[in-house]
Amino acid sequence: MKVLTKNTDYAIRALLALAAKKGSYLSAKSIATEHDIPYQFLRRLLQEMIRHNLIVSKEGVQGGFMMQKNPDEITVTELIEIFQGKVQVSECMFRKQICSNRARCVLRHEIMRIEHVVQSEFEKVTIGKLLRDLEVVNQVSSKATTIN
Amino acid sequence: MKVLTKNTDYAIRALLALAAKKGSYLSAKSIATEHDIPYQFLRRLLQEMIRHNLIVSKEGVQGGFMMQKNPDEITVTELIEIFQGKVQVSECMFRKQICSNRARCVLRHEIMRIEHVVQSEFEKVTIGKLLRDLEVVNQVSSKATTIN
DNA sequence: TAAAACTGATACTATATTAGTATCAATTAA
DNA sequence: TTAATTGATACTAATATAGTATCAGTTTTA
Repeated sequence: MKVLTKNTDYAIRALLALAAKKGSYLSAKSIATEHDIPYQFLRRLLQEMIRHNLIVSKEGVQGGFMMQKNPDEITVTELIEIFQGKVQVSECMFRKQICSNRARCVLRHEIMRIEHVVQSEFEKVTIGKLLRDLEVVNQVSSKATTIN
Repeated sequence: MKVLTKNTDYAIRALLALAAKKGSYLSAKSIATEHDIPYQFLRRLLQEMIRHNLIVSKEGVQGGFMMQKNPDEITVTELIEIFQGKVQVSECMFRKQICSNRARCVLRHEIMRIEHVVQSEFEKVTIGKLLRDLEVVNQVSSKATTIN
């Protein structure tokens, strides 16, 4: 069971790249080569993110993509929903058995409870947070390199 | 994004049926018809559950399947792992970027933290618990029927 | 002892999702 | 005017999920 597909994975990486260069345009090509993401695949993901107002683009030479939405307000939940559809544990498992005559079903509630836990956990992780974590790691590793 | 696939969904239903009739054999056919599960599909799932020592079988006339493991010790996590593979958020996303020179990677840790939360939530849900919930619902709905 | 009701094992097909590629038109900076 | 870029969209490939079919072996029971 894989929770994040390549779409989401690549999208997160691309957003981290854009968030790091906030305010300037980065071309799809440069992101693709730097982060090992298949170029045409990435372009589609970027288009999708424009539609969701996460980023903006500029056509032509020196064009590219730029961060639009505040990275701290872009959650992994949102990205999962864009690229993998809304998190759902299962279409009401047990429907026939229990829910047929009763509107509500405790089992379904049990499952939905988990669904919400999962969602809220992913909501805590934003592009902004990931970016800061990333910067910390880079500092640590560059220090370590100096010592070696 | 669907967290439970049909495999797991059907397996849970079949286990609930078997747990409810603890100590006696139920045929694949009867489970399939009663719970609307494709017969041959179900048989494969049952075989798999035998391999994992959740249930046992008896061949021939009056044969079938019987609960083996304590329903309170069968977690949804276990079933997901059997039928959908181990829960993993992503194969180390960002590997190339960060983990290449450092053994550890905070981002990976962030992701793994969520992975563990998800797992532990599903671990709270056992076949035994679901069965008890189910019985409560049945009581409530039969009372309601009487009143009507 | 033979038939019927079962499971064991396994191969097969169909469908959906995920992953990746290709192409051409339009835009823009130099 | 050309080269570097995005916009849009159609296409293929690979993998995972879902479901079907078949035949051999076992056991109860008439």
